[in-house]
Amino acid sequence: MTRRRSPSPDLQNTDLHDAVGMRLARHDYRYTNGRRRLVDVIAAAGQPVTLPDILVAAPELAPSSVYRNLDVLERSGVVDRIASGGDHAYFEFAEPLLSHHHHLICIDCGAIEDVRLGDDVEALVDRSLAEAASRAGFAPLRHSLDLRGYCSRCR
Amino acid sequence: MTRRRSPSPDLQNTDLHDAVGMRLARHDYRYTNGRRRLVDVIAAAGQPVTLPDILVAAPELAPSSVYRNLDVLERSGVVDRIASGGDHAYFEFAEPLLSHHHHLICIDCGAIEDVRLGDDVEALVDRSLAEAASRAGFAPLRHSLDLRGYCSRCR
DNA sequence: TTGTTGGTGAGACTCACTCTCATTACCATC
DNA sequence: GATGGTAATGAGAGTGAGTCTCACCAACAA
Repeated sequence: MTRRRSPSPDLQNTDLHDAVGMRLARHDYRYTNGRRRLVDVIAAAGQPVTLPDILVAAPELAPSSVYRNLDVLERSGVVDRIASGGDHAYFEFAEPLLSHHHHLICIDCGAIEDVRLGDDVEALVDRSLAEAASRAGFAPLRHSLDLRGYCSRCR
Repeated sequence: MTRRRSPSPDLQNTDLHDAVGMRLARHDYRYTNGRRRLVDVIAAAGQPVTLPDILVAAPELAPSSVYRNLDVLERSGVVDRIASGGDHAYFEFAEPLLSHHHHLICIDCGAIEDVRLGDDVEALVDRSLAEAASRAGFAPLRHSLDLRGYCSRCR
């Protein structure tokens, strides 16, 4: 399944760039051409991407700059890093730019696909995790719920 | 909180070794002294451990053998690898040897703590993930639910 | 004893990622 | 437009977690 998805259900590309620019500015980072290109690549992919994915889509970008800019975007809350356990980390837009969702992770090929669950499930999960966290003296920020198994190509 | 936990609520150490030995035998692996020592270290830790943790607890083990044997234990279903996103992977006993649970992951120091949720939450999560997976043609194996935030020491 | 098979451990190797540093782009002030 | 300060860039070196290789060892069967 290679269906494309816009980076957010209700953000046009100019709005996306505006939102990214504001987040960067809030952290005193500039929104340079290289960073704009990076955001375009992630948006066009429509799914979590690795560094090689990015370099294939935009060979003109220098790997060291992409690593550095992914770090900048992550610090600014634009992008989330997903540790899949495979060779490369995956990157996708962070929560406010992309609606809350979870991942189907293929343990064979490492592919990651997004899924969304019902509000009732999310609420129940949040409530019971909050209880468990408070018992452990843990200050919760966000939960991540992954389903590991075999994707349609590898099953 | 450094409370110790037995590797399973109802497994004594001899039972643990029996169970591990059976799983290894099922995959035609031997249960050697080095592997037994490794299982002892993971059991004694009572929480997910990294390779450096293991080498501190058992300096007589060769790093390359520990890596190899962790791989063998993972293939045999004795141990699960947790990709925390930090420098090192974490290892703990796999599901049948350790009851189903989830993780509180500190985004500051990387510490991982186990938590257990109610059966009703687990059932609801499983059901809605199964629905989402079947829509995507994905064959589910297991879900993992992590809560990221700050542990009691780092908050 | 001998052959076979699997395990061990030291160290070389791989490669994802980070760091360094000289250069360049941007922006504000003069 | 010139000047100076600061951030960003890109090429390449460096780092280090994890893997691979290979000579040797241990257990077992014939």
